[in-house]
Amino acid sequence: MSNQATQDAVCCPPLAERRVPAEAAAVLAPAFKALGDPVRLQLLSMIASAESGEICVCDLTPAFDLTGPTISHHLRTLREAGLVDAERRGTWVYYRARPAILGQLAALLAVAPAT
Amino acid sequence: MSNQATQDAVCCPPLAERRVPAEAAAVLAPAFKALGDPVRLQLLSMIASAESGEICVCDLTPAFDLTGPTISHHLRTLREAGLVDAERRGTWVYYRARPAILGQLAALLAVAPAT
DNA sequence: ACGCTGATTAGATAGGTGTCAACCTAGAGG
DNA sequence: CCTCTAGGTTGACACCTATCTAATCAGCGT
Repeated sequence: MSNQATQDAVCCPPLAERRVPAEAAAVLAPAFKALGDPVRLQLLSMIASAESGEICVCDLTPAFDLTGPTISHHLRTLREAGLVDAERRGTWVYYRARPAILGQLAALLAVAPAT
Repeated sequence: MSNQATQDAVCCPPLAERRVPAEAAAVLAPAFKALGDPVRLQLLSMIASAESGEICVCDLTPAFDLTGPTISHHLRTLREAGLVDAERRGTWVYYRARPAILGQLAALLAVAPAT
């Protein structure tokens, strides 16, 4: 819930370069946790790869054999992990990715530093 | 348990470039899930950043306020996710990271494709 | 104001997860 | 063979989570 704020502060020392301190781990783990579900991984991918940079929930829901509320729940998890943003426009709600955080996570996992 | 095998097959189309198919998501999500715990994130970091490329469990356990079995359980999770390898040498057990998988996950999250 | 459609929230439930204490296994060394 | 130490396994417990149905909220058109 308050992750979204805190996360931006932590930054990108590759995990294999020096030990991730407990505080950073506590902040970063929830983001990975949010990615740790196949449905959410696909949702995030659909959102992040949307041509216009955003995608309507109404385009996400029918892509799964799950009920609306369940998709909504997963989207909320992604939101609370700070991975996506939602905006209501009229009847529909649009989601867009937060590339900064994705980049941070990628940097954390990077095996060969960008030297 | 059989992840370790399957994972090597899947590869690295950045999540934001094209939609991650359900099958790939099902294979990759468990790896992220394994990273979704602060203790495991730190464990992996300690293992991956070990100078000699490997580290003894006896050096990992005292770094946390957790019992041996709990650390053992987390290490097993990391092992089953294919993120680390364990080898017993005499009395001690050494863990080392599997950089290939880390790289794969990093590539998946990469926001700007390596074009 | 009413009803329709899209999306979220609430409540319920089955199954998963983190942790510990207790126990077991594998080597090393007498 | 016995014992000591390092790790792992088991079983139990509290908590969290993925999913559903039912109810609720938010706009749009009549």
